[in-house]
Amino acid sequence: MTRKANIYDVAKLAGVSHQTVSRVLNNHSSLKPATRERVEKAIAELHYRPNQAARQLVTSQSNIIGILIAGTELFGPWAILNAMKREARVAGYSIISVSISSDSPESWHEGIDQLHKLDIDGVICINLNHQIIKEVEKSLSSATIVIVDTEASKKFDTVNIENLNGGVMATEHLISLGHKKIVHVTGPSDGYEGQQRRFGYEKAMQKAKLKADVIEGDWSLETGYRIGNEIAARKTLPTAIFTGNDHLALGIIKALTENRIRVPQDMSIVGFDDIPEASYVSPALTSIRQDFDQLGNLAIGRMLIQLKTPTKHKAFTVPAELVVRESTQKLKVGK
Amino acid sequence: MTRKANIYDVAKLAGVSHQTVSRVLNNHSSLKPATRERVEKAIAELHYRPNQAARQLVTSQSNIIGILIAGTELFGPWAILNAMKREARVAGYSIISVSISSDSPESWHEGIDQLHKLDIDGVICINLNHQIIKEVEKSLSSATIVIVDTEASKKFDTVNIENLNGGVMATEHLISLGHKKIVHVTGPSDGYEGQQRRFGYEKAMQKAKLKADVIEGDWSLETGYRIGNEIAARKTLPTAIFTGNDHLALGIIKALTENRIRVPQDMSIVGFDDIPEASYVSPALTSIRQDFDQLGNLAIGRMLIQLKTPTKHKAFTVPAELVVRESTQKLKVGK
DNA sequence: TAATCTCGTGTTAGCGCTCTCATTGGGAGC
DNA sequence: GCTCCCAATGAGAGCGCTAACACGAGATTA
Repeated sequence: MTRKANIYDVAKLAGVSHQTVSRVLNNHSSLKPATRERVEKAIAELHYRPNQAARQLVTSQSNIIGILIAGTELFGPWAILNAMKREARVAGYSIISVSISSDSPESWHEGIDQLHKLDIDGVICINLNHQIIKEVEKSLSSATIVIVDTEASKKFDTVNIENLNGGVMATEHLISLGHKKIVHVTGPSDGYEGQQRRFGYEKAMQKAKLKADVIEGDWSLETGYRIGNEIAARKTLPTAIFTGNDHLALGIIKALTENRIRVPQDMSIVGFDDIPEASYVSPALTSIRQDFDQLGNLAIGRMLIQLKTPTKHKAFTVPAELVVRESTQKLKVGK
Repeated sequence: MTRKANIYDVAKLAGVSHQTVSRVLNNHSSLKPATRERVEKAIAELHYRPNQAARQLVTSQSNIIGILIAGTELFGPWAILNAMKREARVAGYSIISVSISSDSPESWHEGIDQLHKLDIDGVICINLNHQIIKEVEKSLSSATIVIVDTEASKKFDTVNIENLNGGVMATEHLISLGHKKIVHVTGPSDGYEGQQRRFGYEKAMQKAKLKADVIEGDWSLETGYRIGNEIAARKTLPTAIFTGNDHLALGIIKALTENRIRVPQDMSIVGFDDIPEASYVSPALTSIRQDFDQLGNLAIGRMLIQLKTPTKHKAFTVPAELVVRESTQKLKVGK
């Protein structure tokens, strides 16, 4: 294992000063093309790679973007994360993602501390509540902050899926099929996304002069299953359900099926997220698709812009889309 | 935003030399308790945090473990990743994961380059082929390497799920239910895991003196669906299918159902992975469960050990487990 | 033609830390 | 009481890089 080449080795081989090499690395403007070429050749020959730590020490810039995220066990956050990684890499940034649990302040501190140590340039907060964001703001004061999946704020750039509108779309889809007794099963009550979807549902119901019927849930399959059984046990059944995410829908369908309530014949169901499995389960799930790629790209894009030249903070949204499959159908007359 | 405190500020406040502060930070042994206390008080007062970059520059130790992984879009790798992050954090290491695509050498280089820049202490290679690992070995020569989901090697520590045995278990389960015409749909042919599962299948079939019947696939739902249709079109149907992963199984079930072939009445199906959705689809999927947490912990554990005191390389395995649900049943006599 | 300005490059000084070596002031050993 | 040693601390160098300034040579201006 030979010693790694440094900037002086390159300089010597190319017959220039180390500073000229540095200029090549940071592609400075005033450089003779011939010199640049010579240096580049030397770099290639020595397999030289600039030492990030040294660079960081002098520029106090780490080229690392931290991501603080609640609940990576879920499809949504995880899809966003992947998109962000791709996008950041193109711009020469690395991503460190730290998942924390919203209900353990200790885990926040740990996560924030980890990012602090790495001297990250920016943090993207995904799906965090205000309290945590405040903490981030305080502890990572020198980092640029971008917020995803949280209420818009004047202090940061925010990027969101059209959660509310998605809720409206899902609900109106069911209404347009003739359903009147429509239940909504929410995500966790302390989350922004779930709240917005719920508001969307309520807005659409109100507009159609229908009575809202909300059951509080979370994002899990298990809870969906449990609630599905609860619904099946009702004296008068609803004819349609709109769930906060696809996992809830899957759990509910399972429970309903076990109770001999057929989907979609007896009950129409709309999910949210459009997970990859959605079109392969039986019945294939009608759902609201979120463009996680676009969301991730947008968030990283804003981060890069703010990192380069801080500008006025804005709120961005990414549209949602209704994907109709087999789990919803027209309400049979007489019901 | 005031200047961050450095080691000299602390030293001055505590009335000692910077070197003594450094000793406190690295809790050196020969230090008067009184001095240590004084320094610690100064650290607290100034909110001092050692600068990671400076440290790294001099020690050439980053406390970062890189993870190179093919295909994070899949449940398995992603679950492993999460487990690793948790485990590494406890030991004070950060994780940077880079996903690459096995069939694009350019993406390997990019990924490796990114890790190189960060001066990672170790790399964990998940689900990579030999060619890529060779490349990693060459380019990241100063990093400790641990291999996951790949053939055992004398040069590195390796950690694997019992893929072969899982394949045997799945197949024997079907055989024990009376099935004789059992098809195996594989994962991608260039992947180690898929190969092992296939070998397991072949081994079990051979032992039972049954004829192997293998269809090559990949890990995707779409491919499962396509192959499901192909199987449905056969003149004589098999009575059972063992698939390389759960997504394939889901796709196949969808196709079979559309062709009026009922699961499990007409066809028993066993998957592999036991994704969270497995017990919530209809019919609930019989599958081979992998303990991804254990796998991740083990890999990180080995990495930490090798990082601390390089020892002889060993191969480790994590057991797989058959989880029987609804998608398999006894072969009806007369078939 | 002298004064000024550019371009392309070299020189020097740190960034904040740890390493190595030097230094001091007692206590043990004789 | 003297050497010797060791525990406890300090001083200085240097990790690899970039920023700021310096400098010479040719081009441009007055």
